[in-house]
Amino acid sequence: MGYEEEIFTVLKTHHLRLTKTRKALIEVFFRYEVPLSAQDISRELSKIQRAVNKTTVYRELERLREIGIIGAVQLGDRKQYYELALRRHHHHLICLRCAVVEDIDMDERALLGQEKRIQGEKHFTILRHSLEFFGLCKMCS
Amino acid sequence: MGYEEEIFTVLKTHHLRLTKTRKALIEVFFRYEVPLSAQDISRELSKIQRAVNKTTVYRELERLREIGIIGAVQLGDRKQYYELALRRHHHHLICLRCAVVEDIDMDERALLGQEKRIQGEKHFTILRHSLEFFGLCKMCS
DNA sequence: TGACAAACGCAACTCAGTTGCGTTAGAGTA
DNA sequence: TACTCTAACGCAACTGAGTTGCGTTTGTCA
Repeated sequence: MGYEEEIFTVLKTHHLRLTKTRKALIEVFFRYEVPLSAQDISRELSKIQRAVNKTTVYRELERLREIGIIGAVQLGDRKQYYELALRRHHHHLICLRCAVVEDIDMDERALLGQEKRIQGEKHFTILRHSLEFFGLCKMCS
Repeated sequence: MGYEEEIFTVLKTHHLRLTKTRKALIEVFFRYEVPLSAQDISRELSKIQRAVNKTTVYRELERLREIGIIGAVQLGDRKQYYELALRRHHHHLICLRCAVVEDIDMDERALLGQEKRIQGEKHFTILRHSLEFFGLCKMCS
């Protein structure tokens, strides 16, 4: 079963309908590998003649986040970004000059060890972490 | 030379005046160890009978950030938070239920090693990173 | 194919932060 | 101490991201 089929199964188990808008919105996430804002989604849907109201975009993003299809990412500006959650856990490089975002994979064994230590010492249950690197990309530095 | 004197020296080298508002605002950061939003600052200044216009708060926070006295922190909501930059580099535990924020120190040697590797592989100059842990605090879990 | 709830659009709103512009007040100089 | 220059400040109006209420449309299942 491919990713798309898997997602449509998840939708069904949450009693979410397979509307054209929802399908098109999820497909936008498959077409782009970088985190997308509500504005990005709106723009892309308009491009393919499937323009939707911004309320719908915000509500849909929140619903898809709730059931775990997409995850929220902060990239240092005032917008909320989202990306497919089923992708391998990764982090981001964000260029402070041109704002380009690149994914990076990391060996997280040391980080997970630290999490374990913190949970014990602080009695804090860590559910997730966010790790972003800010600096200058190849072109801007 | 104590921290406060050091800051006032930094202000002088940037030709920034030592107004009552600026002094009071910086003192708020010294009184609280947690990251503060513009609203937090406004509220605290009002409490001590030094209420200032919100435009002034935003402009002042940006100026202090520019000259490196405070640093910006994202805590997962729509607000921008700031904390004294001269404090030892640290990270945050953020409770997803009650929103309490706690500082944590970490052994970052492994993380710095990864940064070095990324810089080499991706030709990206890393200037800073942000690492936040989200979960449930002692009281909420 | 009818009914019911999910999905949707629209307009008005909230909230954090910004801009333009005129006034006030530190701080160096005479 | 008074003068001057400009940083600092306040106010009102604005922007941009995201939210809410409510009425209408549309999938889905019996």
